[in-house]
Amino acid sequence: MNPAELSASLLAIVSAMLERRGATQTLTIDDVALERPRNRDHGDWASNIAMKLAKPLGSSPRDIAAEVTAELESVAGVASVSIAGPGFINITLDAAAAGEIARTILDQGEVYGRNEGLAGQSINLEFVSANPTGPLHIGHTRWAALGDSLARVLRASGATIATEFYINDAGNQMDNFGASILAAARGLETPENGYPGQYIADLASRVVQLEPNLLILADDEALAVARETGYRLQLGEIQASLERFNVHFDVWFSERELHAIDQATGQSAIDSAIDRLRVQGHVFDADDAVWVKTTDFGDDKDRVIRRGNGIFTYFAADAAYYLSKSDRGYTHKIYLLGADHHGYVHRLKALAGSAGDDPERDIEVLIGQLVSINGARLSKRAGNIIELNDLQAWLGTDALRYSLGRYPADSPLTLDPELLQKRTNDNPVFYVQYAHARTHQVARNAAASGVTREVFDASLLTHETESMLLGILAEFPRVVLQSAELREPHRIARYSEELAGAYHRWYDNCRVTPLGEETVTDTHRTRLWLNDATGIVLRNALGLLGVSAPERM
RNA sequence: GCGCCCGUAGCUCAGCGGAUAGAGCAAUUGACUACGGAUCAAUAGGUCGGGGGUUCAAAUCCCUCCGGGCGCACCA
Repeated sequence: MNPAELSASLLAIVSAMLERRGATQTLTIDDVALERPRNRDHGDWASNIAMKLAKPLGSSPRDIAAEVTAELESVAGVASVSIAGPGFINITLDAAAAGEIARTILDQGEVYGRNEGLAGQSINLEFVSANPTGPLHIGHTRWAALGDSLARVLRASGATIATEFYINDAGNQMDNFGASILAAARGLETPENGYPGQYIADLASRVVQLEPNLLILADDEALAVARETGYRLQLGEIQASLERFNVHFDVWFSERELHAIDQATGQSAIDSAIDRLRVQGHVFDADDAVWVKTTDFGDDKDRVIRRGNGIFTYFAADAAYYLSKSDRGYTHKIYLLGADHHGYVHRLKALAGSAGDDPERDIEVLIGQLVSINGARLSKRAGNIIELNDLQAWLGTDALRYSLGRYPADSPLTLDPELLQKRTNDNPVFYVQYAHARTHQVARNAAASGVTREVFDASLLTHETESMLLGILAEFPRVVLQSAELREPHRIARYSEELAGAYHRWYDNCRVTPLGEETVTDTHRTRLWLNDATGIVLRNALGLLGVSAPERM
């Protein structure tokens, strides 16, 4: 008996009651979703359906609850039902029914937690998308951790998903980047609007090594070589950093593709994007420029897409890029952006609308708050920019991914770099990983003591800490789906901490291996199932966060 | 000025309109000749920024004020 099955039983009972009372409304499984009561004395699962139906049915919540309770009590696996407070229906399962989840988990293994809640959706998830003109810093790192975990959670919920990194490799900043490298190679000062920093000097020497001619080429040619070679090297650095961080992108999309002229049509993707928006009736000409009427979709002013001098704005590439995603078959386009880009939300939504898509359904822009260091915002001037590579060296991938992944994106995050460098155990990731390692230690000890899994009798799992642990294990698939639906992968981290805590408390109270001369009983054997099931769920949860699950620490 | 996000324990932060608001860290006190003490048990710590409103029920939804972050380009 898992919560989904119990919900289904409850739904049938409540629906029948509605029919008896002649009510016209119908309920879905979501209306009867069960929650785990905060207080253990309230049972294993609780429903607030009686209170929700009180008004439409015109009777008191407790009366409705009583009617439902009478039938719930006869459901197989339900030990007792009680009504509490304003009308909560509290359900306690018998131990055997509750314990079945351990068998289910061992049967399903690494698949346990996956669900089909988002089946049929084809999602493009874009995140990080840093300029290839410098290393990734802590801000990018947060989106990398969250975006990658979100992708895993969406995939686990049945969605087809592609993660995508948009490379801003067109435009002025690439020339500034190239000029900075060239100046460094020539031993000159950083040019105006150039990029400062040691990494430019490092890139310059690598470029010179690869292209020894650089220093004798004419300016134009040298600039191109510095820019292109530097670009290739820097992008390689970014890709390597992300791979080390366990973050994978399915598509690396170059902005240059959008500017490239198709030989057959004589048009670029941007040209045809503007044409397509124009056909939809959202493009107009004014003051020598070409505009998109984004105010039709909630923007506070219309946006220029092509300047009077014929040069496209950045917005034009955005338009072509959005259409590219649609053309490639993605029904949902999710953008994960930093708060410093939230001004783009309206115009991105307007693009979807202008293209004939539904701005509410087809495009989602998730805005993440910026990371601050000891309360100060990050800036080059303040000298407190921290690179992904440094963070990784201090903390390691697991601790870094976990500490960035356990907070919701819209929560402002303050980090203390001194604390990060200490690598202390106050990071909850160690608590969770230790719980996982402990499940394996227990399994090793069990094997050594002759405790096997040849018997599973769930009715023996009667200790208070066992029913608590079973309840949490049973919730995992729903937590995964909820994380996917709400786009909140941090829920997986919070869940794994709760599970680890319940496991540690169980471990303290219930032995898997017998003491001394005691004989092995079915209780020991059955507990080994529970132990192993917990290990599987911890590993699956950590996997969704891109964090390893060590068997020893 | 306008817009978006945030304000919860000393600190960092959880908390899909539900029961007595939680966790970790920090503090105090206990538990190893018992599967690994990277653990567990217990104590202490709160006007959920202030004020209105909706609701059987508000930290959660609405309005307003105060505080903080970030944006308001024919830049990328």
